[in-house]
Amino acid sequence: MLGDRELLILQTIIDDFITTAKPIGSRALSKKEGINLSAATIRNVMADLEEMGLLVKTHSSSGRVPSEKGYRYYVDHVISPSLKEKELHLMEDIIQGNMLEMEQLVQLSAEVLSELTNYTAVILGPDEMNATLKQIQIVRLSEQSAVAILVTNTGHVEHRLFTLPFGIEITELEKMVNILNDRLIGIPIMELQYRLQSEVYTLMQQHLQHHELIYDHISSVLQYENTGKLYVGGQSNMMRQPEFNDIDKIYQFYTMLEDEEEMIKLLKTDHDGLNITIGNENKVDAIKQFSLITTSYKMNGNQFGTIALLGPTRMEYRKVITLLQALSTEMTDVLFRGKWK
Amino acid sequence: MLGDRELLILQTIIDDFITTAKPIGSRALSKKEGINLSAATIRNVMADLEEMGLLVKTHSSSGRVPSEKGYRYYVDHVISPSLKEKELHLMEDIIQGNMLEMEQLVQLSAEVLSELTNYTAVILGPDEMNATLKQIQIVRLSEQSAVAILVTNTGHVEHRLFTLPFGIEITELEKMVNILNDRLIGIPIMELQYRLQSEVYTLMQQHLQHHELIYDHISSVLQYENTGKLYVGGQSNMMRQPEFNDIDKIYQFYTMLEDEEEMIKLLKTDHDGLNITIGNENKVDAIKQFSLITTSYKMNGNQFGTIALLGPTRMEYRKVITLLQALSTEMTDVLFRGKWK
DNA sequence: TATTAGCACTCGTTAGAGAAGAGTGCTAAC
DNA sequence: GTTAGCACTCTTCTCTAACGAGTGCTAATA
Repeated sequence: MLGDRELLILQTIIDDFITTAKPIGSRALSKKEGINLSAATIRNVMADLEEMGLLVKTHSSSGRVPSEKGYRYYVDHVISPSLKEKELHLMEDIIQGNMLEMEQLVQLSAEVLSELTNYTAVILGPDEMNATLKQIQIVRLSEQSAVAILVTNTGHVEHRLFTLPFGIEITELEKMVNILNDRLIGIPIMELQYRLQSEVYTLMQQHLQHHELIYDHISSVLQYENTGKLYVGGQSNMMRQPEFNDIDKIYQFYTMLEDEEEMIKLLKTDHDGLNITIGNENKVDAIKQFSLITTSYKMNGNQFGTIALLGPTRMEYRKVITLLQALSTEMTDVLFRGKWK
Repeated sequence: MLGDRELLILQTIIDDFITTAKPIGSRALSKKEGINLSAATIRNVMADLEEMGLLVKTHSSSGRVPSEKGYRYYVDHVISPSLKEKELHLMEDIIQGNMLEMEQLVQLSAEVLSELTNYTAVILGPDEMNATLKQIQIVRLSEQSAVAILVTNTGHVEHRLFTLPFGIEITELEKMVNILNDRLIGIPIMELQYRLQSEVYTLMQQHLQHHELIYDHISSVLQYENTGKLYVGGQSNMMRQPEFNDIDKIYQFYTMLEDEEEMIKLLKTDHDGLNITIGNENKVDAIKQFSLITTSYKMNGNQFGTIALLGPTRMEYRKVITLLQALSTEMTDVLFRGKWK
């Protein structure tokens, strides 16, 4: 455990580094408000902190910079959430102020979050793993084309275009929709295809003329991607960070963001609450230079979505944590209690 | 008009610069295949071309670099589409090979295009200005919430969540849907709201108990954003271009891409065919350092979408033009003829 | 005993000076 | 009309020196 003085020095160094991104030396530190120690004393303390692995030097005679372990200590022991009333209210107003579709809400949230923090926000839409089918409908567009529409109990709508077998009758389409609705409503989305195969197929055989032609189409319509969708806000913010003044780093960052699958894997979670990973604590190579802060929001039906913020390890943890927590409850509020009950 | 020799020199310089991004001098040029002139002669020709404004020097004793006017001349008079069979077939296979939703098709196209060119592809989805309503449906989710689904004649599906007035009956909802379908099918999407107000409202008053409560909700459901959606592929490609080795330039580029409205304005077009704007020919400041090549695709119902490719002025025009034209017909083919008839 | 002042030393950054190299324009010869 | 030769220009690279911010250590101080 650190003493008061060591804590003060550590905190001051990190706070300073978070805003300036430059190493700070003992002399500069001694002049800071709230610190009434000479440079030499500070040097001793700094040496101690370095020995503990909380600070590092960029070279043998440079000022100190927080290590990842330092940030970890800072996050775990030093900071107490600072409620910046203004920003919180701003966010609340924006999120609550609009009557929004889930998708728009999530996109908007990502933008607001990145705007307020100057980092990059990534939000993973809720996966619909546990959603069940509410209704299936088919709208015929022309002689040979129709669009199938699935609605889940969560209000999610999925639609898919498909071609119709030549010469199929309207009545037959209707029959099929009836069969599907009769048998599939209430079934979890994930199981639809299986159910179609095991239960509905024989029914179709009995009642439909063109069943073999239709079956494949319907089957592909019911294929459901179970992954949530990604919403990104403020990608370009990362370029304003001095540690990413290097094209290669930026390039890596963007190619990582472009790899949706990888990102989804990274963000997917089923546990509540805030989570912070700093630099190399991350298991995925691509973000070992970043800090990732995630939290989740919940919708009715127990589906989780993830809100994440990506920034340099030198992050304004204090502010970011408050904002993320607030956004999490905010979103859960709107999605869960708001219009869903 | 340029003479044969001048044309050859210009073409060679531009071709070289397109691949290397470095100025080329007379001596290096004289050694190139197909050029049997001494360095001195080439210098004379180069001086002439510079006087005409087709070439520029980066400094007084540097090699020459094509000017924007030079590219313009090159595009207009020099290049003839080169059919790279391999790439074209590859693209064809990918686009035609999958049975896709319009949205997926467009996203995939953007990715393929950027992949094949190493530039950034931007595709503007068709605006649904002229689409008409095919069907409207309401699916009740719970006591107080429902989702409204609009299907257009083009197969586009729009859905919106809304809250239900307290205590409303199923039968009443059904009645309303019937009224809406009866009165609004076939009406252009853009007019829906107006029609609702002018025609349907009185009907609702006559037949529905809760009409005043429902009206507002329905009205907001029918609010339709008429702008197409943006699909971007290969954003990070731009960073691989040597002229964008500067964080500031990259930053500008990305903030521009993030500004959807501006991009849509930039890309929106209602005219057929290929269009090339080079550097400062562009009216929008943000892309004065780029070349923009656009073409359009068509869907049934005469809606246009735009396919665009953003790259440095030093662009592989030849290849890019062929690919874009091919993709344009490809997409029109799939969307128009394929399953839509 | 804890703190501080002093000092030698380290290392990154910056500026300047050459040297090298690629390229040009011009002139004169072919 | 084409080409070889040459002086000149400008960028780029490398090397060096000076500077300064910061450190660790030692000795003096409260």
